[in-house]
Amino acid sequence: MAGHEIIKKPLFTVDSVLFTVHEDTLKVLMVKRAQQPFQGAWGLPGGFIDIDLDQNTDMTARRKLADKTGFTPNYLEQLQVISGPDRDPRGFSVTLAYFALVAHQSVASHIDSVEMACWIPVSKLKELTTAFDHRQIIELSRQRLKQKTLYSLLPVFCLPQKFTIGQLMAVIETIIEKPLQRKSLMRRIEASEMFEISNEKISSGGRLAQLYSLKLDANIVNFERNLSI
Amino acid sequence: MAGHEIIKKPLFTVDSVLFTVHEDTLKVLMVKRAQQPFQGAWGLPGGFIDIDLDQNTDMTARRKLADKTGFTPNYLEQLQVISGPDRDPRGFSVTLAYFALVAHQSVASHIDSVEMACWIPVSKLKELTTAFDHRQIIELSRQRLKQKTLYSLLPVFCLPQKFTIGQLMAVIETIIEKPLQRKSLMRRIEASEMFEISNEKISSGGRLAQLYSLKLDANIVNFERNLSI
DNA sequence: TAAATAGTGTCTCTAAGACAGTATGGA
DNA sequence: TCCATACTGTCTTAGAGACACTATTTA
Repeated sequence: MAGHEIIKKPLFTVDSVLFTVHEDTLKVLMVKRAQQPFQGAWGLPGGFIDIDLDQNTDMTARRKLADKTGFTPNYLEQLQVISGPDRDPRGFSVTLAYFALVAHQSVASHIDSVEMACWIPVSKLKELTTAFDHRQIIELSRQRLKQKTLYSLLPVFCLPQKFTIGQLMAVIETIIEKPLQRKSLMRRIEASEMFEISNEKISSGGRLAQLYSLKLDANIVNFERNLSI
Repeated sequence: MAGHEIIKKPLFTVDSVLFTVHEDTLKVLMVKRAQQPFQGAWGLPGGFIDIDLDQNTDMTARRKLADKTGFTPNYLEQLQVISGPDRDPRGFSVTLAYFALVAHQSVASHIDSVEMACWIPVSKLKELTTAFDHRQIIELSRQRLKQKTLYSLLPVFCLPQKFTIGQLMAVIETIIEKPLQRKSLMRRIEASEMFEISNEKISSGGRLAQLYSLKLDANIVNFERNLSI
């Protein structure tokens, strides 16, 4: 109020929780920390905003993810800001966490060559040494992904450009940890008008499966009802 | 990556969009700016985090709101971070916007004595000179409030501790800009188990109306379906 | 007793769940 | 021909919308 006090500035970082689903397992991209603090522990990919390179924080998140994976995610949204005096030993810190999705195959090849970035199954996280409060941030993010999956088709962003209903169903079931009626999914796909029926079908052990793809101009649709818990 | 470059830090602020409903109108708390930039324009209450006073950004939002209104809001949640090089003439800035609700009567008396804080009807905003991108932030916030009102009973936080179904119905109708069936609201109130039936009733021009209040331990319930748009 | 607001009973409507039945590929 | 997976038809179910009906207060 009084005008020109000096106010100490907190550290501000941008971190991303990048999910994918592979082999019926929800995985998150983690990076082995090369520096202090938490050197050697696993942490979320992220870093400081660079006001010469980034037009906004979304760009920071994308840039840092591209550094680690060579790709930009299929989907990116803000999760939330976490802040406090004790979460970073260097002092009061403010982290903007993002939540992102990508198809496993998009980054798999590139990632294997980068020793320090790794897909970790979410269920294995508790066995690892993780940096800061990143485990809680991932848990928050997982809840958000689950919730959104109940009223949208967000999990398509974990699949390649062309995909089958069966693949989408499997990814959704992995995320919500419940079985899903194929019929319910097909009704939503039709009602959303977000997808195109490709002229190809692929083999999958039985009758050929229709391939679908996101329309170019598609916006993600939110349904009026949740899938039942 | 390389280690110790000097990175210019962006300005980081916390602003709040505090809503209330009064006389069937959605209003937002605005403050006349005493200093540059945008001196004399209307802006959102907010300011810099003070790491000696605030345990986290929620506290910053509450503290700044208390400065203006003398009260802490009934409900507060993060909206989102907005950032960019051009939104503040002083340079690259990052703002964490909060979204908050309060009963009009809680702050009305105090506010009238503070010349510089004022409830502005959301519909009148375009006639005012507003600071930064605060008009867009308010619009975003309004959309979030509307959306949440479709699947929760959040608008109770715009009412006094004891309230009637009719009052809640009126507030909801103001927010969603649609009529609502009293029956639908009563079903939700019952199903949520969030409320207690008071032993008082109040007069309202006809039959006495039952007073309800939030249970002490009540968590806000999210319903499986939206009210219909 | 009329007007006004509170509250109930009950039918319709919509979209999800369940599940049996059909279709079509590969071994 | 059998099995596996893809897809469809259709009944059930849960909860919102509509709206007429009853209840209780003040003027």
